[in-house]
Amino acid sequence: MEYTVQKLAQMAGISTRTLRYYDEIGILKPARINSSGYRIYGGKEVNLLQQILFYRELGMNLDSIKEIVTSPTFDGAKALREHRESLLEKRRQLDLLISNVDKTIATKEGRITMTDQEKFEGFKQKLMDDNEKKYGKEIREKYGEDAINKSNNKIKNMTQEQHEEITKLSNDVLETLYAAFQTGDPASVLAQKTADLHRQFLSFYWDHYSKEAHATIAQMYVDDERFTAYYDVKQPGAAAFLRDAVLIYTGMKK
Amino acid sequence: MEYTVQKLAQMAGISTRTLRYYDEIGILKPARINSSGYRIYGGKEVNLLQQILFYRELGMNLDSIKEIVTSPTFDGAKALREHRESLLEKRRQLDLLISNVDKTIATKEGRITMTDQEKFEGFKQKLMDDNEKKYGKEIREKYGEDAINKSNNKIKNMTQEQHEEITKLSNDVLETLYAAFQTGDPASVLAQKTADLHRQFLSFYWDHYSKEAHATIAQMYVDDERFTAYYDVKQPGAAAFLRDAVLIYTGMKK
DNA sequence: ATTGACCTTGCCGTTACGTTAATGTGTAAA
DNA sequence: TTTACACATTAACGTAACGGCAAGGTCAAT
Repeated sequence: MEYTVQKLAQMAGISTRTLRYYDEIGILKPARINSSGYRIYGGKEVNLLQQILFYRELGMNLDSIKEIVTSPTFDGAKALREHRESLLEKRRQLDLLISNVDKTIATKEGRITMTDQEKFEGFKQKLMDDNEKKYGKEIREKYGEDAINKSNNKIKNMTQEQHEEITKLSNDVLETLYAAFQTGDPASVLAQKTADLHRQFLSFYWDHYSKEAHATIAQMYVDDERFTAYYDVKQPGAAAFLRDAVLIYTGMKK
Repeated sequence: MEYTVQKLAQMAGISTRTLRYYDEIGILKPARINSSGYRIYGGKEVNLLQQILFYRELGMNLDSIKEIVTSPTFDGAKALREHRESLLEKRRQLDLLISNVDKTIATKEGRITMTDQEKFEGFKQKLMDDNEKKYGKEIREKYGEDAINKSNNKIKNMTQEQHEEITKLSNDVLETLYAAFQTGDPASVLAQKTADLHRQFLSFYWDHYSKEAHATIAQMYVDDERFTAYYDVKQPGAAAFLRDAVLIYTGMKK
């Protein structure tokens, strides 16, 4: 397949100016120039452009990208795996930011307080991540297993605390569910309280809460006999009632 | 609390130049200027800077940010909620990119083939998202519920498919677990296969898999009697065996 | 032959700062 | 009190990665 600037630009979702610029700085040269001076790109260039855009999306500057893709020892597969890692790291960074936003919203609602320091945690984490990338190996070689153990202990401790909260929450869900079931109305305040407790419960297992997923799980409680059994154990029909409450809670039904 | 440029910059993880620039373009003016001409920032400015950095992190240009934060009708809480939404969207975009990378790696390994078009899916989605943001409301007003219903059906269908896969997976986990249990060795190939199936199972519930979380859940299977009961129903000790297999699988134990 | 959608090479403009220079300020130690 | 040094200021030029012209050549169809 051969492409002119416009064809390739359109396909890649970039401007023709960008392609000319990439030619200019020598990061992506056309396969050939035709008799009228037009740039003609081939399949090889398509792949290279894809690589370039990958790295660009990462926020990598074109100079660095150039080094990578023009390197004689360029290992495409390895670069991709590294790229993938970076993307995952970027997502972790995003997650941190999101949790920071959540925290800030909670602060606005007066539920918690944040120090001036804490207000920038999400952003500073990024810097720390960069440091980790640069010096991580050195640090690990210096301090050995110490840091790793510390981190593991932290996870252990969190798990301990979380486990207690989870146990308490799951009991609360059941208790509230049975009480709400008596009202017979999944839109009742108590039923909605149940749905909210259930959301909190799920939030321990999910990295990210979404209404759709919540509604899906609630439906699954009715479809999957294992879950139905758990909620219906004391009160037949409780699972379906919880589903209805959650569907209303998530706005999937009214 | 009062801060000089350096203090604030350090706390926020930005340069003093940035703070002066933000003063210059009128996006963040210090609370006051002291007798020596030094910029002095207060708590109000700290909050504003936090907002600004939030939006900046989003890739929003400073002009737009300025409009938002200096608007007389500026609703901080609303802005934050919108910001949260944008972050979630950005994460979805990231996920698309990651799946694109995965696909490309698979292509390199010769497992699947991608057309030139497909190679840019991840990037073009971004453009479509931008269009959606710009024209989404208009489209929805024009085409009404149609699009929404389509989307909902998609979710429903996915749920249907997913449910079948989840059911199959959870059965596979149990079967493989009991077979592996006979070997008595949580490091055995079969036990590791079980752990991998379990990972796949969890991946349906989690947006993002992490080894730590996987190990934590496995430990919980032993700590929480409800889960223990589920795995031990046919084979006492199976939950503990699964935990050990997962701990090895995740590299938390050897 | 003309139209209109392509293509080309300049070249200046923009954003969000980095960097450097030249200079003043606050305070702790000699 | 002087010295040192980290801190502050404005001014101005540099940069990355293009966007957006202008001025002109090319190609296919009418």
